[in-house]
Amino acid sequence: MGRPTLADSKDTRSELTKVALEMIQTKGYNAFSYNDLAERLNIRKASIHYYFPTKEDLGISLIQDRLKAADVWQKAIEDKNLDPQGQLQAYFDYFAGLSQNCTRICPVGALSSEWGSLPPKLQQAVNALVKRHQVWLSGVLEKGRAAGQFNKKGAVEEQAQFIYASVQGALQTSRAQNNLDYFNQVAHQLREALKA
Amino acid sequence: MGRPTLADSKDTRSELTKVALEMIQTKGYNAFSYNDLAERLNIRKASIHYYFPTKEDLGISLIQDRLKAADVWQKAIEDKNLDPQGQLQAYFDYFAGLSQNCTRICPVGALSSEWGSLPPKLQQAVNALVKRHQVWLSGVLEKGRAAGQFNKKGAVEEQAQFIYASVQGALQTSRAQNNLDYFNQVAHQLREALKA
DNA sequence: GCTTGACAATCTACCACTAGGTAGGTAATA
DNA sequence: TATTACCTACCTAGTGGTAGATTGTCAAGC
Repeated sequence: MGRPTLADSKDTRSELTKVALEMIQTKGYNAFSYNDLAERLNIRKASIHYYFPTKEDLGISLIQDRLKAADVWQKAIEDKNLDPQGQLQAYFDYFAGLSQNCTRICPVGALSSEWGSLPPKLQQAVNALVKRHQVWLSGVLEKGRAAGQFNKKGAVEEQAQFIYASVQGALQTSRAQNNLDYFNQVAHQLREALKA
Repeated sequence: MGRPTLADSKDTRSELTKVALEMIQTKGYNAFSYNDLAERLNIRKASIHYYFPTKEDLGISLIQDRLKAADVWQKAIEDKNLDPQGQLQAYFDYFAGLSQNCTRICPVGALSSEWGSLPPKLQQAVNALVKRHQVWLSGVLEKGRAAGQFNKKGAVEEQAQFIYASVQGALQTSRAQNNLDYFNQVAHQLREALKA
């Protein structure tokens, strides 16, 4: 049926990315198929291959989108002129929102857990996104020290790793424990750990 | 070919559990098949159904084994008469060893990440195992306070969650970053956080 | 203004392969 | 002789992926 009839959905490609992302967050990379996506968008699965020739392409494109989204988010945070503590809190809030009542986890955490089954290029993309997060966190910690908000000694890079790992684990475990408070409690512990 | 010929392998069932566990740790629950297991053990896949009628049964049995293993481990630690700090370190060491040079993660973390694709009974089993870990950690923290080793204030249960989440996240991220030190650095941060 | 043709986005129909799972047979052991 | 631990052979339902037709849209040429 030719061109998009223009009324259906604004953008099949971005709808696909959106639904695929959701499925990775809820079920994992290996637990959804092109058929699942097709049914959700009410299209035939061959159409998905038009946008993403292989599932690997889809996965990589999806992660690259997250990279761009991280850029946008970081710039938006910059514009809010929050102090470092506020920026860290914004980071926690972002992940708390992403959790959607313990139904979803971070897509990067999901993919990391299935590491051995991921194609190398997808692994690379995930690796890069993790690094980006940690670099940003390191920057926030650095500024927070200068401002006297984080007094914990030691390499900021290692503290950034600490934050990142804890956030990922907290999202996953809060879902497995079906405990809405779990994530916030871990975030609280992290704040405390960085102060003193 | 009838009975085990008694010379092949000691115990097909436990070999199956062992290999399945390894595959969950390296690739995830949805990324291995009965065929994969069959090839590794050099048997036909129908034979696997003799021991584990469904993949769900296999998963559950596997997690219950981990529960028993946790029991054994905890009792062994008890017998070593370590102080609470030493016990916590033993906990970290256990997971550091399990990582196998950044090739494996905790099977519980792997399953937690694929949560939405797991059958409910398997979810239950995972949930119970997570709880067991956290209860044990809470106990160690309690004793550590009495001994003046952990001076951080707050509910021990929340600190136990903190430790558990961080350990899980650290294992996953260390693999995704291919960084052998990652886990130990996070463990170090945790120790520090609990002291003061 | 109408025709034409290129292109974008979708479709139907298929492929080879793998998934988990079942039925029923067979051989060694206790 | 019953049971245990395997086997061969098969089933159905999917998997990711491909080939090639189809059709709405738009821009250029007449």
